[in-house]
Amino acid sequence: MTHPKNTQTDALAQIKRGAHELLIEDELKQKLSLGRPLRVKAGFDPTAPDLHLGHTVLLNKMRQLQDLGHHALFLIGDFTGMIGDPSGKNATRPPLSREQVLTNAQSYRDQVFKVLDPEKTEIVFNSTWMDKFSAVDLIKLAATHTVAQMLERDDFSKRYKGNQPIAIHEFIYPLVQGYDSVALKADIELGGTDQKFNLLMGRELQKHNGQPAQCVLTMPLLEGLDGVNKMSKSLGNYVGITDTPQEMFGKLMSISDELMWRYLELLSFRSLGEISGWHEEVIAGRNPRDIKVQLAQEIVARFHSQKAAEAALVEFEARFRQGVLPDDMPEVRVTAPGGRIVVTQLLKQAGLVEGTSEAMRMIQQGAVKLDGERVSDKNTMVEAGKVLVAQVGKRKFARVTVG
RNA sequence: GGAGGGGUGGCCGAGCGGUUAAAGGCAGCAGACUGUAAAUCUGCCCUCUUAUGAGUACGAAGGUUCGAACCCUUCCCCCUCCA
Repeated sequence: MTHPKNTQTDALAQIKRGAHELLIEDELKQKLSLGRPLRVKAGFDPTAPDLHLGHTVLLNKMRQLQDLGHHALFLIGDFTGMIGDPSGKNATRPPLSREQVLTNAQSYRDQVFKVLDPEKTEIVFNSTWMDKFSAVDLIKLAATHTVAQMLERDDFSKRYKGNQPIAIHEFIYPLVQGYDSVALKADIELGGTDQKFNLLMGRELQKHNGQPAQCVLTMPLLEGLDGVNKMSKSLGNYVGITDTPQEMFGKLMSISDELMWRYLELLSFRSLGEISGWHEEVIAGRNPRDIKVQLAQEIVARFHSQKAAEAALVEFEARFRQGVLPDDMPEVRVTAPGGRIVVTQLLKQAGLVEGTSEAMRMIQQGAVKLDGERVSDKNTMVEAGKVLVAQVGKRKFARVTVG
């Protein structure tokens, strides 16, 4: 982690590094000169406490602010979670129970403190103040903005122009998120670039309530493993921070060369100078894979340990360069009712394929191996009592006991 | 409230009475080639305890037909314009 420098200019430069946009720079300078820890707000969804590297872009920045002496407000949007950030896809969601919210919050703690400093982090829930909101309060809040203003939001305007439905309650989301800044007296709010509208809403509402407006710092959205869509769990293109060292390493090694630079920029703590040096080396002929190894190791070390990172590399090389089987494959037991079992069912029971149909397809395509032997006949039987290594494709393995 | 348009497989999008499990594209998966990269080529791509078989499927429910995603009725949902 970076160490705080005392001069304000340095602080500002650090804050801006990697950021997409800072609004308004002069205001931030002023806030920094107040000489007190600033209240740094960032909001998170109450569901899906499975953080991935995409989220850490923001968390890294938060941590950096903490290292500069500021106070982090980790906001869990359990009230706004009922609405779901407008995207057209998620309609109103059922409220989570108090217990679920607390469970999820704990899960956040477990994950987030791998990056954030617990001493300088306050976890807050927006239901704390929103549950006390009356219908009148809500109408007053809604009265602060016009439909035309709402339609300025990129997402809304796109849907409006594209004849896609926009539900009225979706307008409430940005309003409440903005109000959260009022409730928290936030000095600065962090968010993804897609959050700009909501973040600015916070400024508006703070001014409306006689508070100094928060500064807004947007961070770029990290592309997922596909290099195209933003990293998200639902798209399956993510690296979870609770992934095993092997998974993490493997996923990072599979990204495209182009994407690797992006990841280095947003996820690595290495200096920009070092990264651009690598870039030149690659142009001069160095194999980009070597750089990717550096990246993968740094990330694994951050969320696991240096040792785990080294082990992941060793295994990776063994597995893919020398074709050695992984030594951490899941052990599964499969039942053979008639004393023997067909491969298709074996694979299905072992969880290596989704269903019988997929098993058949995989066999047909030559993707299935039992103890290293390619299986070409889908009617191949395996006797009970056997223990063997089943493999589907290059990445799925299991040590199967037929019982 | 009135008029019109529309709801097809993960997404986009053809089909408008019978070789339609449903063209084509995208995404995805597998194989080859590699650096588990990209690009490229090939194949797969609803499900099923074992498949030249069965069952589901074109917003929902009924109906007309030997036969419907395609025709009719009702309902649900979305969009546009008018009020």
